[in-house]
Amino acid sequence: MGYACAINLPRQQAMPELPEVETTRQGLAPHCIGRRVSEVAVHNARLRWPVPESLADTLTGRLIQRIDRRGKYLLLYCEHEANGHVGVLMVHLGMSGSLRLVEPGTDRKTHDHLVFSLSDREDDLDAEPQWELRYHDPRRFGCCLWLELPVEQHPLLVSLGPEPLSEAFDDQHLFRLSRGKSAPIKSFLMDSHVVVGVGNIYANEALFRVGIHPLREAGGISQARYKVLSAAVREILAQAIERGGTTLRDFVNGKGEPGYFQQELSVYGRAGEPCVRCNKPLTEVRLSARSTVFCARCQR
DNA sequence: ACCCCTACCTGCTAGC
DNA sequence: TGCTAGCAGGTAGGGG
Repeated sequence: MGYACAINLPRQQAMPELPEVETTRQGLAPHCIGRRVSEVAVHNARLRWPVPESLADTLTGRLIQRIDRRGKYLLLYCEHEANGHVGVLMVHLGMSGSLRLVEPGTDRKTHDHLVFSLSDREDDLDAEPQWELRYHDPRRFGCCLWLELPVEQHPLLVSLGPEPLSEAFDDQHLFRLSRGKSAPIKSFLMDSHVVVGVGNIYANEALFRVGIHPLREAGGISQARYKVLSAAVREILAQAIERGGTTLRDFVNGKGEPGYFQQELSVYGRAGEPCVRCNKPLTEVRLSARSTVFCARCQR
């Protein structure tokens, strides 16, 4: 049997990978859609980019229409009730961010930087909120911005690669984009212009699963190997979403474990420990200052 | 054009 | 016990 490797990870903030962001989207949607933002409190605007000073004015009174995800960006479509104008609240959770729904009046924790009070759409603006949506982010690597439609034209979104769970992400895409590239396959896989949402954990795991050495040149990998690799990325992410969704279903006041804690990690966080396949101690190298763990025997 | 490095930031841990 | 240095990493943007 495999290892339950979550216990080997250092005790630190859970990194929001794509499965966590998708789980957040799915958890928030049923409680937020159709509600009105009755109040916005910005306690600390100094995120990766400053929270716009006008955010509270812009957002207050709007109805949340729907919540989308693009890569690790959450997109909350918000309609102005009076004039029908639709804009988008774009949230990134960075390294340590989270969005939680809590009951109004709940003590605000350290690093709860933004508080959105949500009320029923029938209520007037002075009515008691039903929920508070709180943005929490100790390291403040995340962001919270206001976008005008169409959001695809926004500089942060315009050059993103395909979604890893979409049909556009396949062997042909990876093979074509990689030709002539000398960058290591792991760097290539983590490049958001190539595919969005593949962070360090899943890049390590996917490469181990398909037996590709993380330092191998992306441009020298065959289309056949890219077929296996794209399938592995898709499967691992889908499984993490499924498992994360199970524990995070109750998102209100929720404190679930992120998807990768529910998943057996074969290499990430296991440097020096035996390979789950061949028992050889796993190797760790730095690649662009990122921990890169692999089996020097199984991955070629 | 491509690739690599840096900056941003705080919490945790190891080592003194 | 208390301090500090080192490490963790998503992402955009700059330098080579």
